[in-house]
Amino acid sequence: MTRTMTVVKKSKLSDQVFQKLRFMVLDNQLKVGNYYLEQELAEQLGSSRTPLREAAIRLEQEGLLEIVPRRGIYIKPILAPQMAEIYQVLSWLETAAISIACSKPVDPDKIAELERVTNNMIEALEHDDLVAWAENDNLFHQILISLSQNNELISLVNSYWEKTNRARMLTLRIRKPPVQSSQEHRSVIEALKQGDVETAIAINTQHRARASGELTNLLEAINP
Amino acid sequence: MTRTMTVVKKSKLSDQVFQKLRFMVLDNQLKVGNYYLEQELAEQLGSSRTPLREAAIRLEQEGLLEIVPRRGIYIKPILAPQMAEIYQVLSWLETAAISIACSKPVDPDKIAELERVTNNMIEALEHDDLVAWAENDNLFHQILISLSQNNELISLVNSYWEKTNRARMLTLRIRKPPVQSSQEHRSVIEALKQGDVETAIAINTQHRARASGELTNLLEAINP
DNA sequence: ATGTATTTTAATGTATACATTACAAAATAC
DNA sequence: GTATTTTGTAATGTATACATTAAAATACAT
Repeated sequence: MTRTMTVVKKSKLSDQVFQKLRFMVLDNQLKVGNYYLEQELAEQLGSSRTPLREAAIRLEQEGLLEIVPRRGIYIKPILAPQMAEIYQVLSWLETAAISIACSKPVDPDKIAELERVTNNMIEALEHDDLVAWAENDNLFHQILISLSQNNELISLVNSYWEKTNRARMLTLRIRKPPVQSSQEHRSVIEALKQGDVETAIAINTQHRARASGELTNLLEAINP
Repeated sequence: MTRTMTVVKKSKLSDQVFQKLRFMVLDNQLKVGNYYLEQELAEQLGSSRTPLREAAIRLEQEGLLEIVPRRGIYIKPILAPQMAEIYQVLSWLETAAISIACSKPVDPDKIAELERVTNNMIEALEHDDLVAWAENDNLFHQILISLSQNNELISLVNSYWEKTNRARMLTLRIRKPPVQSSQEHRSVIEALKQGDVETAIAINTQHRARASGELTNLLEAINP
């Protein structure tokens, strides 16, 4: 007989440390441009240096920080020019996904989902719920990419989206919610329905370019 | 006075282990689908488990292997469908790079470089020097991408190129050298010169699609 | 003989101890 | 007082010891 019991989470400590440390960087608890000692971070996160080190190595590969030989763990700044490049790459990847999506008949269920989250965005804006707005914006682009049915592309886009997320979190309070976004999403959906690749791509590219411009301006204002 | 002395490389052991281990995977010394114990690998590479572990974590993120809790380090196979996806992404990224490159006047020096390495490829083929051929093929695409002047894109393409490299190394002996490649490169150069974006993209896409097709067929033949 | 419970074992995950070394401060020479 | 050498120290990099645990092996009962 199988005993039913509470399944206690037993993820590796190094994984927990990884997620916590990651959040601390994204949440700007660890200040950009600063150095932090392994020992201190380890204690702060309730682990020894080993799991902390393993987490830091992963985050270094993600580009969030740098392990500098005798100075500590360096929190890398998000420079405006780099963020612009990242947005450009993101925009191209989405363009590719849209092209693929339009080359075959688009799944009506997916279209419905896109419409649903767009409505959610509008509603969220009306209630001044920025977090809900951001979540649905995120969802919209995830669904859009999933249309490509290329898993490699999907995870790649996700990783780039995360990179921009950091900048968005930094500037969430500063920037005014882009009311245009929902309308742009509507247009993309419309173009998808009619298989109008060119238009869908054009709108999305424009959408990204505007978002990129706004963010990089804010970043330049924040950084020296 | 500064004494001049032989500068001995003092890279971290974990870095050396990383590179060695990486090469062992790419070179198929560690067989795909097999599990290897940390202890054994560490001894084999002349280090303790700690540096080996750090190296393995990095390679896990690169997607070459997987650290499986109580079984060992698993060398991930390259599955044909995944490789097809990777090639598709690579192709799109190059398409993006070419678009950008063509949107501004192309640096004549770069064009000259492209022509040089293409000639090198032809010459290498005449001497049956597959390694030199592969090196120059690599160079061609590197230069092509560098035209985009987007560093994020450049490093991204490089990482994808490396992923395909693994499959190429596996199949280098089997496949016949694609004599068409040089001609395709020539056509891309010609299109670039005339700022003919559409043609340049079309040829490159076709080029990649063919390479992808050949490789995935071979991979399917090798794997179960 | 088969299925269940218990013990053993072997491998990872984590903590810690030790070695190494870049940087800085102090000391000495001029 | 400045420059150079020496020494000290603090932090990482590496090795190792220990804890944990999933799976295999064994024992046992039915």
